[in-house]
Amino acid sequence: MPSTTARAVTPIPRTTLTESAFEQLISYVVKGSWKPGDRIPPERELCQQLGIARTSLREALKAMELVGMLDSRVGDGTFVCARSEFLSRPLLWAFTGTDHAELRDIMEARMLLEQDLAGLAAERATPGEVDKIGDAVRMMRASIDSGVSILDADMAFHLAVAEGAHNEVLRNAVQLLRNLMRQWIYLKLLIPDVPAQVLRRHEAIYGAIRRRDSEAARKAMWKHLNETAMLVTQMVEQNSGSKKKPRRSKE
Amino acid sequence: MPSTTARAVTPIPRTTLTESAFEQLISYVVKGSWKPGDRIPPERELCQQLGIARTSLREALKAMELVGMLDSRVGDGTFVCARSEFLSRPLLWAFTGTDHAELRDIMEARMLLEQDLAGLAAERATPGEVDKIGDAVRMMRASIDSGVSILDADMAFHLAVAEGAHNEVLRNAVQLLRNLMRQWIYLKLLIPDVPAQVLRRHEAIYGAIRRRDSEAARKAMWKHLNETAMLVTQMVEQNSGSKKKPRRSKE
DNA sequence: TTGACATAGTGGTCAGACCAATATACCATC
DNA sequence: GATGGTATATTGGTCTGACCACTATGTCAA
Repeated sequence: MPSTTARAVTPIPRTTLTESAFEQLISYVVKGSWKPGDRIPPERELCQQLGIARTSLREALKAMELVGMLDSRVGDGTFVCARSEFLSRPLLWAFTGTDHAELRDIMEARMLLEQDLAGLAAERATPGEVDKIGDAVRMMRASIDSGVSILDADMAFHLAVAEGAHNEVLRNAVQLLRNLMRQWIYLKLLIPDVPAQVLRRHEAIYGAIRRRDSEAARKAMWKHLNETAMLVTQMVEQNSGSKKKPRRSKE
Repeated sequence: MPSTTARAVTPIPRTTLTESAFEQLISYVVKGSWKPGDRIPPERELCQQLGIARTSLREALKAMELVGMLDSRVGDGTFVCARSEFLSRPLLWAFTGTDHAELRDIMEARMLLEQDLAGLAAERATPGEVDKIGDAVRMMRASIDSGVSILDADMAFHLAVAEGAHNEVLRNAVQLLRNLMRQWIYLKLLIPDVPAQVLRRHEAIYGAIRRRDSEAARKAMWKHLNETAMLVTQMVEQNSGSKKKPRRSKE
């Protein structure tokens, strides 16, 4: 695009009806108008409400379904999924298994974001929210004692910390990153001794948050997720038998 | 679902043509048959190859487009995106799906992310990348001296820092956040004396990165963006004349 | 060289028809 | 009351064909 000598001009944005519908429908989900478990209006009704053809609407709905936000059932309707389902479809995290640099970037991004969230939670969480973090810790202890998977308790803990940070944008972002890593998190928690270690890390994070010690919360969360990253890296390498590639400094 | 007394039965999996097509097309991308920049076959041809109706294919293609894997251009064709784009769209949902406290959350998220990026750039940027950051600082000095907008130089600086951090996920995320704030950044830079101040802040960040002082880079970036957040908050309040709302502690 | 015009190709949108699956209601039989 | 069968309405799934909107490319005239 040649530069003009006068005033710079900006391209006119193009969009499609499908994309507009997609964005509008997503905002219903993310903003909470449509809650997990809700049944959204039938296609024939929704396309009239939106003033577009049913085909265009289906394109948007199908996209939302394929990324895990919606679940459509013939004869019944279309339902909103839990947030933990978004982006957690096996197909989508096929990427994280094939490009190790990408997986590392995701893990690192998650470490940085969750560290920030832990620090903010220590500063901002209400007493009720701190209790909720504690509940998740106790839930994990109970899960370990009764021999069931700690996956749900793990999710609940991280979510409660993110809630306590009072930043919707970061909370949503880190949730998506977690969802992308869902397979790896699941596999990690199957390793003997890992659940007990995870519990200890969560206890340390919870303790720092309760004491309102932001820096300690950050450090504890970083330590926890760094261990996760190392375990996942090992799993990935065992999976692919590939050589360890230098990560930093492109030169 | 009542349990049977005999042998447990498993549900018969249901699928749709759209989902099958989605899976097959994604595997072309994942496995590298379709590389970034490649133009995939036209819809009318591809639907024949797959043996499905064009509408069903479009649903799959649209989904891939909306998660950032494909880019379709009317009259031209549909192209495979760079890998680094794949997470951009989903992150955008996280960033834009929130309501009234949105701008503040976005600004804070940006501060936290860019702080992290500055710290990482100090550790990881190649000499060439450090030079590029310096170029952006010199570009801004030249823009101020010749009285033109520093918008481009501002963008170039932040982008160069993000590049030096070597984390694609965070780089994408911060680009998206900057885009969301584009209007406010533009208005901020119109305020007298702000460009000179921005230049000083950029110089401090650049200096810290050049010295490889990660902590100083973080602090300098935080200071810079905190000032931005305050200016933008003032602008927002002047715009709306609204009362300042308590931000923290939901109780 | 530039501008105008025509054409072909590609994605975007729509409408309508029909199919497949499910939920629900009702009835008969044991 | 429980089970099975049938009918109906509803919902999502698929297909077809038509047409529109935009872009790339080629040709021709000034």
